Amino acid sequence: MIARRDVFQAIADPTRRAMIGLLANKTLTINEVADNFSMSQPAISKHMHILTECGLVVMVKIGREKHCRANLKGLEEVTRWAGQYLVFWNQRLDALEDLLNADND
Amino acid sequence: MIARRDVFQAIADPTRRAMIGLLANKTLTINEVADNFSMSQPAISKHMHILTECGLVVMVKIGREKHCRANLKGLEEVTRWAGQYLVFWNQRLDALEDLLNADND
DNA sequence: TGTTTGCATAACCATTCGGTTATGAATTAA
DNA sequence: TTAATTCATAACCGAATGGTTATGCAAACA
Repeated sequence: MIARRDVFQAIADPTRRAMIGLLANKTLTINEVADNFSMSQPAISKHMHILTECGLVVMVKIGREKHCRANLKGLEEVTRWAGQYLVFWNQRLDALEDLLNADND
Repeated sequence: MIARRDVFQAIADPTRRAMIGLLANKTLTINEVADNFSMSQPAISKHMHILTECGLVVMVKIGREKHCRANLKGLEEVTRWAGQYLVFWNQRLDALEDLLNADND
């Protein structure tokens, strides 16, 4: 599965983040997804297409319906990237706290 | 500190992610940041401005120099958002694995 | 004091983005 | 077989994005 789209760019849009939230624990058709947003069906289709391009959503065509489910393993890249800096950052905060505590002793 | 810019949108650009990597453990001036990229100084300034708008970078003016340091606490929002789904996702994978193991018994 | 340095701002440009309406193809229902 | 449903695609639009060059201002240096 080759991600033709940067996952960071895919989740930059709040509508697409909401779509991921919707599909996290259930499979919905395109129309069912669209019911949750106040925008046209083609706009929904475009957003969903972008989510499939980076692998966060997988679509299975059944008859004339397209069933969409999330494939959230791709979010690991995001947590890994942000997480490394966050760990580092909290260590620095811890070090500062230690320093302050040492001063109090 | 009010974030006037969505942090997800700020980190969508790979150049800005690289800038965060640069500034994670050291303070650099705008020019020192610019030395690490092959684009014009105004382009660098714009990117850095966007990073300050969402609070991921703080700048202190000293004389004619502008010293930039990262403030990575804002990445918590990212890890929290992606993390919730990832935990959920791994639980589903674990459940699947348990199911497969049960079949093998 | 004149000149260089560090950075921002303005003006511009091409491309992408996020939306729309109109339409068409395929599948299902009547 | 005709009509309705599901979705994609095309064409279009305004605004935002990511870059450029030119320029100006303030601070530091000679």
